[in-house]
Amino acid sequence: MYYSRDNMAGLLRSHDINPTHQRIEIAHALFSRQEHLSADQVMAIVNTRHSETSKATVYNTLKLFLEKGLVREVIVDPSKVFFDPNTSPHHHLYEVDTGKLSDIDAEHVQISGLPPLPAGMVTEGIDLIVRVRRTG
Amino acid sequence: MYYSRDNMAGLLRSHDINPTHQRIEIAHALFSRQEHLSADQVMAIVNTRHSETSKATVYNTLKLFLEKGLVREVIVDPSKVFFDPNTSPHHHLYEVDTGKLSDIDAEHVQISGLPPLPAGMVTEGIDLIVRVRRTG
DNA sequence: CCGGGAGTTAGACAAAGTCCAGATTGCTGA
DNA sequence: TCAGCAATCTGGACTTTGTCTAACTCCCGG
Repeated sequence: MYYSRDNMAGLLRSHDINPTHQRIEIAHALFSRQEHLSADQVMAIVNTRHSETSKATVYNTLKLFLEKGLVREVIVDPSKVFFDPNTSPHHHLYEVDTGKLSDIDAEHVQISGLPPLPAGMVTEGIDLIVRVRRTG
Repeated sequence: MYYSRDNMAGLLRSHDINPTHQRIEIAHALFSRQEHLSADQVMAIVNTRHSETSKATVYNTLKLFLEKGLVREVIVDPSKVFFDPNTSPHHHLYEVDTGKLSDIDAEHVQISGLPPLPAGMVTEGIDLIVRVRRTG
C-alpha cells in the first residue's frame, strides 16, 4: 500500500532526509491520514502505545519537514500551528468553533488584482483562509 | 485633531463601550498610529511613562474591542496575534523575516471560484495573506 | 455618606514551543 | 568485531503568549 512505513523511508530519502525511526513514525502519522495535525496531535499519535518520541524530536522533525518542503505550515489558530501534508497549491476552510481545518482545491479559485510587490521582495506564499461558523 | 483622546471617548461610546481611562489609552495607542500591534506592543506603549495598565486589562480590552467590531484580529505569526485598527475590507502583506505587517487594499483584488460553503455554515471572514521575504 | 456593580489589578497558572547538555544510535574503517 | 565519530534523540528547564481569579478601586444613585 502507498502509505506503508517502508514507503515513508523512500519519501524521506527522496526529500534528502535521513530516515530515522522517529522521522518515519512522524511522517507516517501525517501522511497515512490526510489531515492537518498540530505538533501536539502528532505527539499523541506517535506515542499511543508506549512513549517513543520526545517533544523536542517532534518539533525538530516537523521543522525539518517544513524546510525540506515535505509539509506546509498553516497558521489559522492563534494558539497552535497546523502541519499540512498536502503541499500542492490549495486554500483552507477553517471552522472557528470546532477548530476543524479542511482544504479548498485551488484549481478553480482565481485571485486577481493584487498590487505589485515592494522592490526586493519575493512571494513566499499566498494563504487564503475562509473562516466559517455554524449558523445559530 | 482626529485622534485626540477626547475623540477616543466618543469612538468608544459610539461602539457601545464604556470609555474608561485605560480603554481610552489602549484605543489611542491603536488608532493614533495606524499600525498592527500585538497585545505586547500595546502593553509597552500604554505603560511607557509609568505603569498604568495591567496585562489582564490589555487582553480584556482588546477582546472587548474585537467583539464590538472596533478592531480586527490578524493571525499571521504563529507566536502572536496582531490587532488591526482598520476594519474596512482589506488583505495583508506579511514580511516573514522582519515580522512587518501591512495592508493591501481590497478594492482591486478579486477572489473568484470559491466553492459553496457546507450547509449550515456562514462565512465569518476571508483572510488573504501574502507572505513575502527579502531576496538574497 | 454608603452600597453595589463595572472595571481593574497582581500574580498564579496553562499551553505551545525552544533550548541545551548529555545519552543513544548507527555508521565507518581497521 | 570493535572503537571512534557524527548525527540524532532525550528529558527537563525555560520562555512567551495568553487566561483565570479573587481582591480591590472607582464611580454613581439614593
